Amino acid sequence: MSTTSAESGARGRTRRAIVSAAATLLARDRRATLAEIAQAAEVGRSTLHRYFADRDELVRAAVEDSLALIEQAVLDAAVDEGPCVDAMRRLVTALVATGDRLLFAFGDLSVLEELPDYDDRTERMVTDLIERGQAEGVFDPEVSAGWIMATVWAMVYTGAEAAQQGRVPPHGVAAHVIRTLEGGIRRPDAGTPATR
Amino acid sequence: MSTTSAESGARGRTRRAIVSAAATLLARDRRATLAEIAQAAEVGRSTLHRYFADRDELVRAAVEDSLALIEQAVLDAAVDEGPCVDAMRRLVTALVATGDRLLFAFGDLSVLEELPDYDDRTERMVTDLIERGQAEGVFDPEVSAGWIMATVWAMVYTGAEAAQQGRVPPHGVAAHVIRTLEGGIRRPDAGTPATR
DNA sequence: ACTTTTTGAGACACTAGAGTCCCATTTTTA
DNA sequence: TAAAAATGGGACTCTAGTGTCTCAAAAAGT
Repeated sequence: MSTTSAESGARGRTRRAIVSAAATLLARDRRATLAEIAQAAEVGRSTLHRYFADRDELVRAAVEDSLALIEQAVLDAAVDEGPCVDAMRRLVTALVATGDRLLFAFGDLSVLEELPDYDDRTERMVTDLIERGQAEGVFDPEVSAGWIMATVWAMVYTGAEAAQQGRVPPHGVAAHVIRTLEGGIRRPDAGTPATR
Repeated sequence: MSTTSAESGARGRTRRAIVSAAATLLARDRRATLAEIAQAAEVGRSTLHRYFADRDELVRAAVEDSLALIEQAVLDAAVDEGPCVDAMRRLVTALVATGDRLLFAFGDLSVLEELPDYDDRTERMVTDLIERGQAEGVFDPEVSAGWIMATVWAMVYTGAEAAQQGRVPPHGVAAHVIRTLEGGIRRPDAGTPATR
């Protein structure tokens, strides 16, 4: 054992493969079998059990991992820097890019709620951004920041879903989400291309 | 037997109670047990089995019933009449009011996809409304009608969810959804109260 | 009041999926 | 190359949930 016991090359790799496969499969069908997950991870079912004692433990690990990825995406977006609108655009782009993981993490809230030590740093950052934007007058101040956040998640989720199902060209997704999120579906000011 | 065999008073009532309980429970947790559903419906488990041979049959019935309610809501909104914007507002209001059922029917798309004879009259009506609005220039014409529809469902779903969890006062929900759906989260034109 | 229908409760058999072991290989590491 | 670690496969057991059946009581209909 050269490195720390937690992430030693071999173990770490298999573990990640399992968690990743779990997130991907469970995102599509949360009733996916452990056998299916093991197969998708190209690992024996017994190996899977060696890493995760029971289903709950695996699911929890997959959720935590996905949340970590999402948090990282939010961090990368540096939402506390620059104009709020630009920050929000970076945020959306980063989130949509997490694809599978986002669909999984928010596909079944019940799993998330059972997470005792769910650290909502992510929500905190997003909330801060929204409130900053409201204070600056660029985001609707007549609704709560919570509602706007719910809207953002919903739109991002919708975009990721549409992308996964190929209903929208993968590149255009973020642009679509941003456009609709910012301006809604109305277009009373016809003739004025907004985003372009 | 005085009336048709399908809806005779007693049978019809129990059946509806079961389907309704199923939709409500499954909306909250789609892994709800048949025993739990029976209990919620205040019915013996054997009685439940008497009406629905197996779980699939019950789920299918619950989905179909929910879809029917939703379709009725859309019909009531008469989306093909009057100004598109007003029609859309009626639509959103009607959908949000279906609450549980909407959360259930769209909470797990996989169930819906397994429905062989899913008649998408509902989607048709909504699509028509959107396309009419786009033609008239009141709805964003630069994105597909499909995308707008996805947005509408997402926002309505989010609103229903927020209402169920009590994060938004029940009456205000529809207004919130409409406001954000129409105008997005941006508010560059500060000082101009849009909806009021 | 009498007949028919519907019901609830319990006993049972069955199954898919979960979780546990063991052991012969392969892979890694020293 | 030898020792140690990791793996895959298979054989099990166990359980929750499902589905079936029977029977006596309650409800509804006549």
